[in-house]
Amino acid sequence: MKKTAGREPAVSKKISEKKEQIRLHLKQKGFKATRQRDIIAGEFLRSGEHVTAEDLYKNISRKHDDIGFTTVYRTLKLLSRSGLATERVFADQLTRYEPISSESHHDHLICLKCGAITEFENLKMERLQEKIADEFGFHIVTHKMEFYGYCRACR
Amino acid sequence: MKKTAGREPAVSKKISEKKEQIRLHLKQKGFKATRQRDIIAGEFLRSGEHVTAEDLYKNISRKHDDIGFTTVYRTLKLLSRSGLATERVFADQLTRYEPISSESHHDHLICLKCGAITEFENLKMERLQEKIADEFGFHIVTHKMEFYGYCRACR
DNA sequence: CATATTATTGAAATTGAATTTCATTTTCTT
DNA sequence: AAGAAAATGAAATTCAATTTCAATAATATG
Ligand SMILES: [Mn+2]
Ligand SMILES: [Mn+2]
Ligand SMILES: [Zn+2]
Ligand SMILES: [Zn+2]
Repeated sequence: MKKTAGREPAVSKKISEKKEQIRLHLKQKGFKATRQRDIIAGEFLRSGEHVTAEDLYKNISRKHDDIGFTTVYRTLKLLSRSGLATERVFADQLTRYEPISSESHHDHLICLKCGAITEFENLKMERLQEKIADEFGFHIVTHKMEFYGYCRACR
Repeated sequence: MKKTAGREPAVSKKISEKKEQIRLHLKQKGFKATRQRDIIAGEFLRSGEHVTAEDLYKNISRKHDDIGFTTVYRTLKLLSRSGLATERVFADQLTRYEPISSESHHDHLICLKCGAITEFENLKMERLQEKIADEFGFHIVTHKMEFYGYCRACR
């Protein structure tokens, strides 16, 4: 008995909402809804975060050996353009994607030993950044802040 | 009359000190002092900051068409290993090098329109970063912080 | 439902920066 | 001066990212 009786878990709900958002974006831009896009978006939205196109491709191709890397790659780009994913490049220079969650902005702590990526959000920090930029007459559009070091488990 | 009579300007002094530092590093590691390394290091140390290997190669090859790109590339790596340069990768994903100045650490404001790179240092920020990391039991080794937006001239 | 139109797919090719290879040259040591 | 070891530079290689293109699938229209 694997099927969930009664109401769906919160995660599934969010995923269907997001899939709806993709469909809207596609229709609006004159693009098409395809089986591949559905599968890829579904797997991505439910996947662990910070995946590379390669990562996701490997996961998906286990079950769907007819879906090619290029389509996974292009779908991740599409999700980014649709406002459902962000591209991130950390020190290893690989492009990673993460679903955009309602909890908008966050930055990252990256462990040099185990590779764990921890997310954080700090309002004081964001304010201080604005203040610094102001001093230079600089208007911030985006920022990148990453800490590299050793996580609790690794140090 | 281009030659400076009397004492040398501060910049030149620093450069000769740095060149001495390279020579020490080379000898210590059993490496050799070459004409190319001398020219490349000299040009780099006196160059504008945040240059790519390609940038520096183009500058140098105007006067020295016998110095190849590979050697420029390798010398920048060598300078980095010797503690005289740092590698930086901004949003365009190109590896840039900057001389390490006595004023150690700084972060960057990068203009999305004109590409200007402004440096800043903020002690309060650094302290806050440590504080945030502490909350996660994380020990910071390095960090990356960049603001992307519009500089005073461009906005 | 058939067909036309247009976008999508996926394998393969291309790009471009970074890095390595290797034959030749240069430096440094005896 | 001769030998040992490292450096040089052109060319080759790597590898993720991106593009190309012929075949296929999705939608719109009648
Ligand atoms: Mn994240
Ligand atoms: Mn700098
Ligand atoms: Zn760790
Ligand atoms: Zn500007």
